[in-house]
Amino acid sequence: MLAEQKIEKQIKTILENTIILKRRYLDDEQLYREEQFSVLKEIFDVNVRDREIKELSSHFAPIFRQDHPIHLSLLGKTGTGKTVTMLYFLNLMQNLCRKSKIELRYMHLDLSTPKPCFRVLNDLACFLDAAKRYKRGISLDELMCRIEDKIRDYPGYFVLFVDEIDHVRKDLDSLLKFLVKRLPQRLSGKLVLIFSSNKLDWQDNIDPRIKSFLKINEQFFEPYDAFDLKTILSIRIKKALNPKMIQSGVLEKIAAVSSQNHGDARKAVEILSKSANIAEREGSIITMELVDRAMEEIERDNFVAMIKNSPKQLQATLFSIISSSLKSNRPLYTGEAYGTYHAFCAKIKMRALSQRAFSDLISELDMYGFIQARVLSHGRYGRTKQIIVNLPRTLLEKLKQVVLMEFDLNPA
DNA sequence: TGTCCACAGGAAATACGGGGGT
DNA sequence: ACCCCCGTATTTCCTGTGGACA
Repeated sequence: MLAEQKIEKQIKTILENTIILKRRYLDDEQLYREEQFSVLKEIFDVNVRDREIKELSSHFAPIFRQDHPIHLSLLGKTGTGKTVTMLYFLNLMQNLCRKSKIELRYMHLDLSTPKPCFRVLNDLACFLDAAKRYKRGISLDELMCRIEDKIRDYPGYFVLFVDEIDHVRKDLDSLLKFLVKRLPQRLSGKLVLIFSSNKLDWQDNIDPRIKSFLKINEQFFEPYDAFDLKTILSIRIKKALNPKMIQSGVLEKIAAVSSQNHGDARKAVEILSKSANIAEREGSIITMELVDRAMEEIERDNFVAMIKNSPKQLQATLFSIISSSLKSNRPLYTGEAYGTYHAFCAKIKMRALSQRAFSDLISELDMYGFIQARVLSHGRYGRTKQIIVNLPRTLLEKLKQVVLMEFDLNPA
């Protein structure tokens, strides 16, 4: 056989056995806006999130009567499609408005990482080209004025979509006061605010004076059920994968597990993506068993990535807790843990924090799910947090290793 | 019934760093 | 060069507390 033909044949078999055809379609962040919208269009075309879209439409209908829709609050857990649905909807709205010669602009403020009020305003100003990125050193008022100047003369509807509003770490009140009370008064156009949050009670801690001003509609996003997830996943499979390489039932399994655990579409796609990666690496097709492994691997990677990106003090805290809990095999208490932490700090020549601060670090680790900590009273033997480490031993060892590497130490 | 342990966790103070305005 | 402003991290100080024990 000629070399040319051989190569041709080899390439052909490789292509036939490839699992991932278009990797980009497994990760939203690698898609262009248009591609994202085209995926969304397919999803929404088959009646997923139908109810929500309908309600959004009726909420925004007043625009076509030159009326002013009131503000909107999107509620629902992460991965239930608040952001994508809203963006998709706003995009459609803009097209519709263009046809009807109505001026409409929208802007998406993404707070998926927590930010203080200052950052939020700064980001907004950047979007509007009203200011450059400051780290600090400029007053809040100055930022607000610049923002106002930029949009004061805009005649149409200005829709501001503040995503994950509860992530405003400090001074949510000032931000809302600006958005709700001050900004609308100084604009010639009409301002429509949209907030999204996964906390149902995000409005509870607002200053009542602002709250009374804030006329707001609520829109719930239920977690996806297995059926929805199945359609969402199958669209991704169609776009990205070679269907011959997927064992039957895999799709159903991912959908079922995801709907039970969280109803989070993003995570479901992530599981699919990870499974495909493992399968490709091992030259097998995607099987049920691979899905299980993918889920474990995702969880492990999450923990490792989380601790890698954490401050040194948190890493040291985790290390101390893991070490002493691996040794003793019984619950740990704050005092003891602080002791080992103190010793560890001495060893790596890092300044140890006060116990007060250490206690907060423990709570933080609990929030991230590394440990379980709860206050427990032992009567006259005091009240303290009980710390339980409840992760697989292999993962704990891995985490220890990671921390040591962060501190440039050999596992000795 | 009161005591008292070993902390929890809130509030305010302090330290620090870095950028803008002048 | 200087001062002021702001955000973050941490400390200091503090009051609160469930329940075993005497």
